[in-house]
Amino acid sequence: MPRPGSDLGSDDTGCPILHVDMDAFYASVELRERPELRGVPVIVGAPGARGVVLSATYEARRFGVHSAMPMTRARRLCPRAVIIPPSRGKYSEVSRGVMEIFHTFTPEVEPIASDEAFLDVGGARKRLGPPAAIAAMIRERVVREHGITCSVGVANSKFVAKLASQHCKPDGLMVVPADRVVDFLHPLPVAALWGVGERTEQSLVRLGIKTVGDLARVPVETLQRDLGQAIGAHLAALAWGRDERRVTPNAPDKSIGAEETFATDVGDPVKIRKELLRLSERVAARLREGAHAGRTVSVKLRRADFTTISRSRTLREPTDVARVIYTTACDLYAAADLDGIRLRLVGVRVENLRPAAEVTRQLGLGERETGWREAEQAVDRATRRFGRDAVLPASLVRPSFDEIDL
DNA sequence: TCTGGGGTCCTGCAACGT
DNA sequence: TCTGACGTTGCAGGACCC
Repeated sequence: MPRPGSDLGSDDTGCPILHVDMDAFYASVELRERPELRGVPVIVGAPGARGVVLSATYEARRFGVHSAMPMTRARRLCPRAVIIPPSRGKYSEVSRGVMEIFHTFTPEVEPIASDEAFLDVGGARKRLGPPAAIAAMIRERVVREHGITCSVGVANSKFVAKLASQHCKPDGLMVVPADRVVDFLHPLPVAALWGVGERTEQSLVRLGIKTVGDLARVPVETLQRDLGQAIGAHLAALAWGRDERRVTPNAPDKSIGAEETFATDVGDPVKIRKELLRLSERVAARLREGAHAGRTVSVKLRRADFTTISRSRTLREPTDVARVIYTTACDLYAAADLDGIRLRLVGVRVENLRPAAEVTRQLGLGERETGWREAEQAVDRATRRFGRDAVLPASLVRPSFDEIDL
């Protein structure tokens, strides 16, 4: 059956950008090991009361299930769906393998999630052929080597390539010729645009804007007045297919964080600080693993009613030390004056990242040196050798002293 | 209906230095 | 010395993405 938009033709001249997107990634990975579930609605998501859908097969989507939907709702919509708890390690492994395939075609690969990436194949044309042919080869190799399908959009910009891959899902390939971009874009609903979520869509609908074509006809000043300078200008450009963003491999990390939703809301400050410690340890380990240090520590605190506050503090020196992150996080929690308020989520994030090597050089000039950094690096070595829980702060070892009934 | 966890980016405001 | 304009930085909140 021809897909909508398939009458655009297949001229890929001037279309060096590919957007490759795995189809129902987590669910597809699970189905490789459980082929008996093919054709059955399958949902990947944490089975607990507070989980959301991470991925759903197209059979489940037919019942209205989609990712990010609360699991309770998904189960109600599709009671006979098979629920599979996520195993992230497995997905990372497949993701690495798929990204390696992309790199055999071009070094210009920009991963944007574990299951999708932009590729600029402009430089590979002589060696491998036109972009659409490269896209077909990539699709064939992903299926052959990993047993999952993907969809590929081919266009002259990132944003149109991305829309094209969404348009031809699942297991499709779509070229949007450079001279047909506007024909492709204008009939689409405005929510299809990258950057238009629920709120912005509501604002646009209030202005009588339903399609990308409607948006294109609105003066940019009007959009900027109603949506803000940056977003207004950005959407006005996208509506005419103008997107100058290049494919940028190796974009540096800007922040690293960790957060956790409690199984039930927690009001006890001792338990909350213990969680802050666990999260600080996790964040610091990831900072050191990536050779990063960061200057700004922020905490996120979500109350039982889902209202969220964040507090941050910028330190004099960048850090990758859990002890420093933890004490700052505790100060911020104390300053937020939430003692006894029940929280459903706490998070710790470190921003303003820079290479750790710069920081250690600065410390080497004789500034303060606490010894925590060396201690935590020793823990990193033990963890690499003996596993994740080999060494833990005493307060995180269960049962902790204050929980033992003496 | 009842909302995870990892991020990026934008906006508005206040404080501060020049 | 005081004051206003302006740019920068820090902070908080929120929208959005996968």
